[in-house]
Amino acid sequence: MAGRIVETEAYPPGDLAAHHYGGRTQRNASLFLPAHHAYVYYIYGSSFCFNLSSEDGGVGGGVLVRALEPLLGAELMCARRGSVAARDLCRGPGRLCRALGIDRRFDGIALFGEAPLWLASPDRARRSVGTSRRIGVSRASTRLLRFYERGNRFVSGPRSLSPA
DNA sequence: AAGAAGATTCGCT
DNA sequence: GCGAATCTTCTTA
Repeated sequence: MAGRIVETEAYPPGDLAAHHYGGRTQRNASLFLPAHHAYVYYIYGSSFCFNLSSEDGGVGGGVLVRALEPLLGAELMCARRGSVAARDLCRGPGRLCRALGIDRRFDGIALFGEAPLWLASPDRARRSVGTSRRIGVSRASTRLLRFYERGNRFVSGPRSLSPA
């Protein structure tokens, strides 16, 4: 399976809303790995969320992947997700993990090495990227740290600038 | 050992 | 749009 990342949220060093704020614990240890390792956590008794570590080793920081545009293996994603619209397969952080079969077993793996999960070379196409507040976050809620491709139908939440 | 909060999703109105 | 479901992890006693 493959998908293009079309929506993310940043949780940089020192961010009050981040899981790494307050220091390293058993759960968030992967956020302190060097950039491009996986941090996967379970939330609300129902969903996994997939993040990339983003800083140097020992420094807490990460990026939540909130939505993918499915590129390959949509049939397998459907098999995992059940009967949902194609548009909803990977629209949302928990949904994309369900579609790809990502769970805590993936926590801590390097995303630049061999399978089972990795990042491909960057897509250098010119695209319009919008920003907004992060979704579902109560602390540091005014920071504009959500990034999404404008107009892309696979984005969860707002897909363009809100009026006023 | 117990309690509270949480980077969500789904179904119903 | 609103609220319940559901359980892991961390904090406090």
